[in-house]
Amino acid sequence: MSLLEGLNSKQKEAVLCTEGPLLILAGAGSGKTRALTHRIAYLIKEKGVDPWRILAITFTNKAAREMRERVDLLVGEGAEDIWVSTFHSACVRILRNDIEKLGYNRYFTIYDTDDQKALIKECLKELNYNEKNFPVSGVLGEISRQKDELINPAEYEKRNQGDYRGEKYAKIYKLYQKKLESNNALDFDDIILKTVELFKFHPDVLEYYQNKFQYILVDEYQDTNTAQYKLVSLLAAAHNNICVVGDDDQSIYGWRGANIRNILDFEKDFKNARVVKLEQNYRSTKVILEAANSVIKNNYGRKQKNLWTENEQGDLIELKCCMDEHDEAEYVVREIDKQAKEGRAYKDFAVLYRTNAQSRVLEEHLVRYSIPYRLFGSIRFYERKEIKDILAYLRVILNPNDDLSLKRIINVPKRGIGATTISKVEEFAAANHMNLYEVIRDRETVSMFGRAAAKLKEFADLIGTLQAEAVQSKSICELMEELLIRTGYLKELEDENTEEARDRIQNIREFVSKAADYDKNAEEISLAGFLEEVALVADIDNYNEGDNAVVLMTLHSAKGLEFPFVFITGLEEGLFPSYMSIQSGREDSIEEERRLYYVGITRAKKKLYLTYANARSFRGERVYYRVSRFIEELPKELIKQEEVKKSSDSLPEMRVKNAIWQQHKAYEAALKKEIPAPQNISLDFKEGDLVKHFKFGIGTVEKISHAGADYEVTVTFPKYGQKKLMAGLANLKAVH
DNA sequence: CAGAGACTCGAGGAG
DNA sequence: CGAGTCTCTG
Repeated sequence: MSLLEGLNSKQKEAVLCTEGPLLILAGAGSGKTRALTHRIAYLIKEKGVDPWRILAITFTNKAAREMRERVDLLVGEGAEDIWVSTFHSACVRILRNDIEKLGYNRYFTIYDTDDQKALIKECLKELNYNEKNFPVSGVLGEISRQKDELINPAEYEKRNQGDYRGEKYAKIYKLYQKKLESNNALDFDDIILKTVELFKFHPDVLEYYQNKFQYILVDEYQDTNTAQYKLVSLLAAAHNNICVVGDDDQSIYGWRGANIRNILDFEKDFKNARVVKLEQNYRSTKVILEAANSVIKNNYGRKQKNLWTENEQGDLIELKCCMDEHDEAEYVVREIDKQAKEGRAYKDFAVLYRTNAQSRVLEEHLVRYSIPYRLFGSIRFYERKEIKDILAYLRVILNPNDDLSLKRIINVPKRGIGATTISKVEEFAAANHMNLYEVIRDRETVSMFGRAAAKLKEFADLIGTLQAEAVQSKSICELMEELLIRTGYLKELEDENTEEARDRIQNIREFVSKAADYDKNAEEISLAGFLEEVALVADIDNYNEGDNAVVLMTLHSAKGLEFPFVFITGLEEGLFPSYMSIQSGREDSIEEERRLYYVGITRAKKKLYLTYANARSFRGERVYYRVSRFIEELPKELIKQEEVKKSSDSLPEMRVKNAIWQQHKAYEAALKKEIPAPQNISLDFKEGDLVKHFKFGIGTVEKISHAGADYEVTVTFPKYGQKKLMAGLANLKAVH
């Protein structure tokens, strides 16, 4: 029984218990991947299960790749037939086969967040709703939440009847969905939602997959949302062999619909479920683990779990108070530099933060010290303008119904098709229930656009040519080279000859080489396959443990990873926990922040560093913060504070007090409204009085209002009319 | 129609 | 501070 060798008794239990529902509660660093891979190997090798009858769902493509590799090592050949993928890739694979049953065609486009926002803007414009009252990101969030909960536009409308705002939201949601359909496009949420719909309305399809997948495994179960839960339960209903792995203490995606109840209620949802707890930690030192345990016990409603380890005690946690973000970055980088000089590898260090915006200063300092680093998560490669442009061409080639992408490139590079022309074409298309490409492709309809007709026709021909090219070319790489030439995209950039343009060309080159990689590795080369891969790849999927570089990423991205040395930076009230979670006033949203903290702490194997700054730049100005409550939740005896320097020593107490962003805003507003102007400006006149100005002469004071540290005085002068003057500058004298 | 410059407003986390 | 939008001019 070599497969059970080296596993602890709980892990063995998780491997052997193959039939029926099983919940593996796996604490951080408890060897769950090991248990999972051995379980799969056991199914194949010992139980004779066909690999293609196993579905394993992971959180990232990277995890999927690793799982497949490790199973391959255990069973020899055969792992390639297991479906190991993320929820999204699995669903896209299913939809490619049967989405026609739902009225889409199989060449559908997958829209990213930017595309979604653009589409919502169109909806708002069409419905004549103000972006002020309906902020795009808010609308997007609302729609996304509905989709995560499997609520379609009709249902949403029903639920919001009589609610003024709700009814408007319903209208937007409805139109948004209609547009997606007419563009033959799915957003991320649709990928899951449409698969569930497919299963619901076409039981034959469901039955096929139910029969196929005899064993189902879901990793990171605490982060599944309602739609994903539904999907899994539908698939598992036939064989009931469902094994989920998760840790309720690491549930950090509530904001994108993850439903922590899924894991808490597993035993209720699946009758006769067994539960195995993996509580021995193999990753961290006792100090780190104790810190993690003390932090997380401040949360309520958890599944009881107690992580322990046989590892060494380890170093104390290093806590450092910094002046500002530069000081903080300097400390972090200097510490890394010091250790690197002692022979420690760069890749042993991870610097984690709450928000992506924090990465820039860290980068600056790493560059200054010539320390190699890998930054994850800021702007995704595929979100760059030039890449999205090329992508838009590829999307239109494959799916000419994609009006959104077509509009993006119809005049890129410039070919004299302006906004007016485009809206005319759009109008015509809408009136005749046509897609834009249909309108411009048809000789008869296109000729109605006067002078612009020739240019539109030329563009339609270009797309036509590229489509033919796509059919002929053997590789995506080849198609892309052709596209770059024929569209003139490359030439335009070359002619520009600026630093920025060269940068863009560089990015495009990288994109082409990614296509070449795809050509080389794909089982079957297809444009659809390439676009799908691009749409579903996560930044973190490109993380390569081999690169000797310091890792910079958000706490969210760090989930599932481990590093010998971990820095958690920006431990300030309002930053971590975020001010959004504080001001929401809901305890569960602070608890989610705490879980995120827990995730961060448990990434560390050997040593943990915590830092916070008294001040930080925000929107170009200095904002003052108070130390995070999360620091106080750590037992004092685990901490070693560097240079015990009272945080408030160097700063007036009053400034430190106004810590969180929200308060800062209120403070700003108060400055403007109530706080009297500084003593050095005092006015000896009031509204209605006469004043004298050195140039405008004598006038009547209409209004006096506060403007920051000064007064704004509105005065009407007989000769010059009404003027708004700053009292501090205008030197107004009262006339008695 | 295109480009430059002024202007406003707003920041969380991710596939 | 910086992205995105608006407005003006050639």
